[in-house]
Amino acid sequence: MARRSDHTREQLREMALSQAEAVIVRDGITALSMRKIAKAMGYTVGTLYLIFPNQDALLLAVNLRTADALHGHLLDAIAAAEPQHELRAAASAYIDFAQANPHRWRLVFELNTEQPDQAGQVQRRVEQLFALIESLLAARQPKLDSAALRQSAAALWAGVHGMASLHVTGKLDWAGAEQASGMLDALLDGLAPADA
Amino acid sequence: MARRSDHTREQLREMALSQAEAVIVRDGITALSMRKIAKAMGYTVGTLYLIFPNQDALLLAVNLRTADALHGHLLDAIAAAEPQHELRAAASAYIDFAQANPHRWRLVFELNTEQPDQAGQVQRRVEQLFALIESLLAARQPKLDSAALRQSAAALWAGVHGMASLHVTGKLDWAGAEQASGMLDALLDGLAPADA
DNA sequence: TGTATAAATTGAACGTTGTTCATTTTCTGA
DNA sequence: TCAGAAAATGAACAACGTTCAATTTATACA
Repeated sequence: MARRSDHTREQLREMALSQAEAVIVRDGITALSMRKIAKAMGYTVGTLYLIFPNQDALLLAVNLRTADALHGHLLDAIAAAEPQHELRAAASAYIDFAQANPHRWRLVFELNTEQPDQAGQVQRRVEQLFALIESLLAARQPKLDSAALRQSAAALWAGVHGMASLHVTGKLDWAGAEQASGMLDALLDGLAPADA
Repeated sequence: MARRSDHTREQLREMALSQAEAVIVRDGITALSMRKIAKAMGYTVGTLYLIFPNQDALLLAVNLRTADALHGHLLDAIAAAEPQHELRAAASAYIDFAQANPHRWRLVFELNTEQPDQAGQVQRRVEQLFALIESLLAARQPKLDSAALRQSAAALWAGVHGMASLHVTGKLDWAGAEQASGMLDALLDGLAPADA
């Protein structure tokens, strides 16, 4: 074995992350192991530790990619929406993403780690998401001062996130799209009425 | 060793659960192990498996107690509040509980298990929480029909839960009680105005 | 009181996990 | 060609959840 230049470090990293994602998507985090990832890459465990200092760092890297994908999903949805429906589109996209990628999405919010540097990167992306919601709300409600805006945006985001979270963990079911839609309407009508 | 009647099965169960809770409260779920629980009880691993079929069932039992404690905490808060502030008191108590018991609270919503019977019991308690919110909202907004009520209650609960969840996982910080209070106000004013 | 039977408890054993690192294999450049 | 560096391996370790034959203790009957 041991072909020194079969893959660059960057390629190994990419392979590790995508194989980890594949396992997580298919069977969830509990089914993931360092050995399984290495095997799927065609390498041995030891090699994984040349790329990532530990499993935590690997999962954090997976989370960075998930957070970026979520962010991109929101941007796409916003771009495709008419101006007056941007906020609604973003909220809907957030829930869609969670529903479509439950295991990866949960990992972003449920992984608790002790490595401040990498965790900070995830944190920064989450803050970007929040800033995005806040800017959409600001555009819709120019009268609000910045403190009120932050509070409304936080309440709004918490609501959307809570729906996604409760649904994905099986704590709040809804039957059919129109029920989810109704919940979102209630939230958005209450917190971001169209004309304010 | 092996004193047959040192403790009844029920006592053993109680000891196991409270020791498990103690570990979870102190160091989180990742620090918990069956051997550690057994040691804290003054018994051996094997004994734990006479009481619980597996770790999952034990954690589910811990979650049942946590859910009951949360429910009780809400009832207390509601009982202590004036009628027009009951909903607000319940929401605040929900967040308080999560903040005061982060590890136990997270376990309730993050544990994913494969044993439908016990999981159903947790589910039932979560539904009780939801019904409680819904009844408070119904009292405040008698005009709403039942479909609109369900949607508003779901949006409201999702919002409160989302605040608690994001805060406890370090994704949404707030400095000082008045900021949390402002977020809650935004949510409640929007979804459950006092006079409707 | 003595003893057989049942109940309670143990702890060694198994497979799997994350992690480490001495050893081996492969490449490179002089 | 071959010595040194780089890359990759896989055995080893401690800890995990789980099982279950073996041991210890209590009970019931003579």
